[in-house]
Amino acid sequence: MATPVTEKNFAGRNRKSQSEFRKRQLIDATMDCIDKLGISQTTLARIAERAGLSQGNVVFHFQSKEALLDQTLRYLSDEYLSNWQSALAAAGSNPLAQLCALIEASFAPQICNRRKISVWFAFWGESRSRPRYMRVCGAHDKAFSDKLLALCEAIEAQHGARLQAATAALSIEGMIDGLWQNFLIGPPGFKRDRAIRAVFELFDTIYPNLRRC
Amino acid sequence: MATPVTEKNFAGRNRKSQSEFRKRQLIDATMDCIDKLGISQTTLARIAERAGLSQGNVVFHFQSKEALLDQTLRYLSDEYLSNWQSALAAAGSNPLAQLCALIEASFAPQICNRRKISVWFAFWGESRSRPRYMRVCGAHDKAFSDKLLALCEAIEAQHGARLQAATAALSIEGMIDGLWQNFLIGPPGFKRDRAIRAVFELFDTIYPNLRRC
DNA sequence: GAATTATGATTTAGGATTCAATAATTGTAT
DNA sequence: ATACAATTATTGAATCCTAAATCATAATTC
Repeated sequence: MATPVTEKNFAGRNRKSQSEFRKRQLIDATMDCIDKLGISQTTLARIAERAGLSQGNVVFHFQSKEALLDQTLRYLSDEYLSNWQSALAAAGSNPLAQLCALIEASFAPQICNRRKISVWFAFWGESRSRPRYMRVCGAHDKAFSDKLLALCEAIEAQHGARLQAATAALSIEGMIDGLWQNFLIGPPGFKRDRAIRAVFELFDTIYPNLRRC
Repeated sequence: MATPVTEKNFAGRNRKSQSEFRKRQLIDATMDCIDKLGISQTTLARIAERAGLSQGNVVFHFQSKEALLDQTLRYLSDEYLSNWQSALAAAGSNPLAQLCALIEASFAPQICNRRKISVWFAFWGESRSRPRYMRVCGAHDKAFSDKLLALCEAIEAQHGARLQAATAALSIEGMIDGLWQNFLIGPPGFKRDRAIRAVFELFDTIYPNLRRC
């Protein structure tokens, strides 16, 4: 915190990256606030304070609070998307390996932690009243669901399954989402490893004898 | 709305039930607001307007906005609790029937609809910042989880299972929670029947050949 | 020296809470 | 029953507070 502007500790050196750095910093502070204070008590003053900047500067970079919140959600959403998509790309072309990669990626520490999940829930809670939020959330979710369904269909076609693809996809995705919720409102001791293991046990039940990677 | 006090259209006749009626009415208006406007734009003025009462009257019945929100969450939570507990009581003593009842109850229209789910998410989004919310949410959730686990253990002991009880309970509960989320941010066409069917298909996969009720 | 980045005080709006005044209901004494 | 007091509901305006947005000003980078 309290990062003076004059110091040369920015990402790059030129102004464009300096501005990017500030925006990132403010988005981070916004997530901190939403997590710690809830969206109803997240104010520009508190965001500014947490970022160690002035209130006016926040408006300078984002024009309005509304825009800052939009960008924060977009940041979260992009991070989520690129997380599973890069995991998918790294997994090769085997549907089985891809599905495993997708499951594991869903619980990556970078995206699956109390702080980020708390922010997701805050936005979801507001989504009915703000179509823009809904659109952003809906888009990322649909891409993920579609991919998951395609993989379940491919695996079923190749190896068979105890559950038809549509239901398998629904149950796997549902379980992932439900476990995410556990991190936020479940018992404090709940760990990522436990979650991943549980989903893979479901996986093994749906697709028996397909050794997972 | 705009229900004049003088009319005799209250639940009972005496003041106690009149007061109860008003509180319920205001809690309802609060849920409407949270659903339609989000918790960050839910104000006493708007709640009062929606209920057809004056702003001062809201404070008279609930002392403060904070207390009103508390009571709203408690109302939701109680409704949720009594919903699954009465379904359980109606299902008899057979663990299998009880588990089926629990699953179906989770998607009862009274508690599983976009409006109520939206309000749940709003509170969950604020839960990190308000220990009181967390306690209320946590309590209801724990009772449900515990019961679910106990049932899975009983069924496993009696009939066997493809998934160990702890994981089975986690996956069933996870799937229920995840499907709830679908109603809020998933595709608009998602229906309760589809959700129930999906969970029962998972059920059949975990507990094969146990014809469901 | 011009454009950009930053500040903090000021303005403006809106929202929670308080309050005085009034109406309705209930309780009590006659 | 009837009048009268006490309690409970209800209102709308006043108050106090907080928060977003604006702006004049300054610092910095190029």
